[in-house]
Amino acid sequence: MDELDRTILTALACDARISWKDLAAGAGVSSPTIRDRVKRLQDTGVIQSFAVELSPAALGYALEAVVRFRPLPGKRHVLEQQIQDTSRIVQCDKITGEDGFVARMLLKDIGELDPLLETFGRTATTNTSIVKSSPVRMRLPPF
Amino acid sequence: MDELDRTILTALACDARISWKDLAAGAGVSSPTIRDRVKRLQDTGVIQSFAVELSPAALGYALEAVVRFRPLPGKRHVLEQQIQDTSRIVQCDKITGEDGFVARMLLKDIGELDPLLETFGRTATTNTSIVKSSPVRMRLPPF
DNA sequence: GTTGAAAGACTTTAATT
DNA sequence: AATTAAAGTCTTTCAAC
Repeated sequence: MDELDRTILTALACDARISWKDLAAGAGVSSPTIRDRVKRLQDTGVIQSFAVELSPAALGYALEAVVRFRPLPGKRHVLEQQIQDTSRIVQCDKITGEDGFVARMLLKDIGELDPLLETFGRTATTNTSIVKSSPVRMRLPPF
Repeated sequence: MDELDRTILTALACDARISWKDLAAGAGVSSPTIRDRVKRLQDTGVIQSFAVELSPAALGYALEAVVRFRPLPGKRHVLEQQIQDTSRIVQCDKITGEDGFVARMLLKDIGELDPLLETFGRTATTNTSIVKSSPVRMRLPPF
């Protein structure tokens, strides 16, 4: 990880589909160099993937909720599976503490909340917060 | 949003740098069609960006924490600003309920936790959980 | 809205420093 | 590890359906 790698990652963070040629021009090196560096960043695992970011709102998900799940006795594994099988849950971490899982859930409207939570009624108790805004809407690790 | 759009988004979700030509071959249409559809998905806001996903671990961040922040009286705005200014916080939502913010924080090691939290000592009380695993490590909204 | 074909642009390879 | 140049491949434009 040198200055050139950081320049490359910065450019890719803005537009992951930028051409090697444009990236090369911006960084002041040749395109084969860019290509080699990117390949190396992928091989070393720094770059995990080139992803597309979709807008939940544009797809009709007007609301996001943060839900903490506390598994009922003996239901820890079942809960984890059910969370993975719930496509409206787009992110979930297993965490230390009383609550076993914290998840991000997408909703078309507030009327969807209760039915969705009730599907977890036999596996967990839940604590739900509605997302009012996202002061930091996903950024890259410092590099 | 028809079947072709969904095919395109699915392919881009796997590899956002796939060529229009390969995408076209997979979808059974021509490359200009793919190009037009992607442009339209961007113009309508469904595609927010083409992003690169980095591995926190590969960059030396061995730990992730989920931190809930409860602002001290009158410190709500200051807290929000401080959160945005903290580069180790890579995601943060302002939520309903007693805790005003929930954030994801990157740490090189556990020794970094206390010093980092103490920088918030005058603006908020905090409740921290360590991420043990990520059953759902970020996926796209259903489409 | 989609296609095919041609011109132009980009990527990749391989030889070189 | 980086560069140049050439061959190969992809993208874009545009006339046509």
